[in-house]
Amino acid sequence: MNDYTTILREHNLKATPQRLEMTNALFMNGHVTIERLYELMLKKFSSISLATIYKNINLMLEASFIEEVKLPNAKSVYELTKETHSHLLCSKCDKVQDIVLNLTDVTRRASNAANFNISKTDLVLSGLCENCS
Amino acid sequence: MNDYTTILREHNLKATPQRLEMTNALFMNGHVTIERLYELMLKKFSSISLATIYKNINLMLEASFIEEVKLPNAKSVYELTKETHSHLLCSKCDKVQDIVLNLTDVTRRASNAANFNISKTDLVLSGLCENCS
DNA sequence: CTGACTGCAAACGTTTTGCACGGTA
DNA sequence: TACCGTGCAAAACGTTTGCAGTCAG
Repeated sequence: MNDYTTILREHNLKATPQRLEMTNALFMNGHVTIERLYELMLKKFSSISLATIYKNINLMLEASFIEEVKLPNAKSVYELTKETHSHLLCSKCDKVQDIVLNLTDVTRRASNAANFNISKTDLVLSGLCENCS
Repeated sequence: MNDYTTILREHNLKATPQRLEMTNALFMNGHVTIERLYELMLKKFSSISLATIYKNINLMLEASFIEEVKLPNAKSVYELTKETHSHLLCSKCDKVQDIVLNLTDVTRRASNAANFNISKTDLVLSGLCENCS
């Protein structure tokens, strides 16, 4: 019984082999589209259904076990929930990477300017990554 | 021949009544989903087709005449292109508002930390708006 | 007058649903 | 053993396409 088994159960999700492999695929690959996740899953479960993938993605989202990242001009990717962070998207190679940025100054300014009570920030910075520029 | 007629033509788009009304609806309503835009358009063009809406949205996006805003836990909204800005999303009433924020400090930090050449930022701040909090 | 645009219907890709079977706890 | 999860097939949904008729320039 590894870590993810426990975490899944804590979210009232049974630790099936399919779910453990989904979790593993997300852990190993970082940011994946549904399509890519399906391909990865097929390597281990040759008859897994897309419906199973979708059902589990939705359950894991509800449980806040994973998160969806909406990207400009690209399909959404999914990642395991971790420390709050922003994303860098390379517009050439499409790679997504995490970056921890302190946004307190920005949110404070926004909060003051608009009288808004901010609880969450979604930031995607697009451009060219180290390899592509 | 009003402003939008000229702007549409500058983007090689004919200024049809449908397009002028779409533009007007975006101008008057700020941030609208496809669904809402269709409803708004139906008031003026009772037999307009969703296909026309989609075709024009896509052409206007290509022409950078409008922009898509991807929101967390909500459908995308569309807006007329204007000065670079961020968005505030109220998680209670779902209203979206624009806010001009200086993000040079954040992008500089990200740029340095990850060796990334940043050309575009997409920021959505979620929380409670003035009325809802 | 001509090419671009519209509206309709059909096609398409993605996501969801219902159900019978199988597996976790 | 009881219930939850899986896989399959079908349905639902949002978006795109092809086409014939119409309109803007």
